[in-house]
Amino acid sequence: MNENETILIIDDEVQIRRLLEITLSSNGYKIFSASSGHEGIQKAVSHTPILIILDLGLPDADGLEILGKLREWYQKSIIILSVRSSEDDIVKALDLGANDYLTKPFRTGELLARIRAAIRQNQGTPENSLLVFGTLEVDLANHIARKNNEIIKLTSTEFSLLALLAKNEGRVLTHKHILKEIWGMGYIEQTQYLRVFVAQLRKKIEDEPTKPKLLITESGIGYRFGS
Amino acid sequence: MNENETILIIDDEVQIRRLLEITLSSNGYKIFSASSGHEGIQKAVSHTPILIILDLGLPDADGLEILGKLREWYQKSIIILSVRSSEDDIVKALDLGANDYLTKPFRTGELLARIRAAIRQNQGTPENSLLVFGTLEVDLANHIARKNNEIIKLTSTEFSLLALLAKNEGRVLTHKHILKEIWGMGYIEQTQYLRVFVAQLRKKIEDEPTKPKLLITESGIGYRFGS
DNA sequence: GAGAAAGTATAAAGATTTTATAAAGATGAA
DNA sequence: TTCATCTTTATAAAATCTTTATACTTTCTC
Repeated sequence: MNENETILIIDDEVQIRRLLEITLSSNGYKIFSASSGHEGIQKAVSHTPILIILDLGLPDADGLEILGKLREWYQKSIIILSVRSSEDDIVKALDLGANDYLTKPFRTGELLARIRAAIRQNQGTPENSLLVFGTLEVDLANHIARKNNEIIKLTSTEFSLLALLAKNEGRVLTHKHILKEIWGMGYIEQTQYLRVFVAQLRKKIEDEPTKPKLLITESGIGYRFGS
Repeated sequence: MNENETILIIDDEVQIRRLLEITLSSNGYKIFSASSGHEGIQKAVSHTPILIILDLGLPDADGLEILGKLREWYQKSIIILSVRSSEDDIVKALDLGANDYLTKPFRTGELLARIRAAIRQNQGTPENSLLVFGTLEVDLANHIARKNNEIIKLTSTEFSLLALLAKNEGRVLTHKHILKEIWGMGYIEQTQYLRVFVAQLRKKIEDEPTKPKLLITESGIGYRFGS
């Protein structure tokens, strides 16, 4: 019934993986699993699951870190499954973009219901880690941008700005919104920053930086990307 | 900061309502509350909250029933807050369309984080903010106007004016009203401004700017948009 | 309906604000 | 230190707003 509903499990405990694989499979989901954070990110990129179940206690990296990296591009539901039950952990995970948080040991029926609820919620969320605009490619998961198939050298701030704009293709983003997202609340008035970075970005991504086709100025408001 | 983020609390226990009202208010949400299921549904209709917190133990009806009725039309997040902690209750509620389920007693910080997570998820739910008038489209959310599917270049004032008129399709807006809305109180007498901007706008949105079909003059009164 | 008065449209010039860009100085990591 | 990046400053260019002038249209009065 749930033929193309792929779920990715990121957990280092074999028993948990087994249990989940069996339970979820028998409920019609297609399962992939990873035993470390980085394997998890790779599999998320390659299989684009409809939902990710993430354990916080991973061997190679902090689970919250992995969550943050996933959320840079992955917009569908992520359910945290963890032994940690402190309020602090829960709040941090939810604020980093987790959709739900369940503590181990968990009740199978509840997990399944929460999975159904989480999947139900992000219907119509098209997501992709690779955004393409003509000859420009923005690879969100790998933090890489290409122009005519060649990697463009971008600083991390430049990439964040490009990613933010690209993710919001066709939408006008105000100066304040961009400044808040990239630099944080304290920089909301630093419009000149933004201008400097926009100019630099245009030099790198536009065919004719003086006549931008991708990164469009909306005078008095902000900037808009593409179409 | 969350000025127009209205939350509805449906719970019959006064203490819980009080606690939630105080906690959520101080976090910047606007709160309405109801002590029975039917009152809750009424208030949900009249205030269209961004999120509903629903208790399952209500005096007049079963909470699950209320949940079902709400879900017939209410598409935003509903968080269940209940003393019932059986797996059966949780599964039923989630499958009836609840987004999250928290058992009493709850931790305030966790509730707040789950509220933030739930609200965050509805952000992708596109509001109906696309106004269409023949070949003209006004996309309020994305701050863009199109004519024959091509983006029209509008200054921010021009867009504000267009948006105001378009939102009030078929209604005559007086000069003073428009001036107050777009430029502010101090400009109420500057009727000539308005004429200049109306002319510019017509050049951009009308097929024949000299014979306007969309932006109609009501001589001596103001302007009217469409039909 | 003619003529006057009031209201409206539009172009264009001038003033102001906003934006683009280079480049110099500051910061911080290797 | 050196290098890459971030931050600040300065200034030219572009876009937008505001004002002015004039022609046109509607409404009102007789």
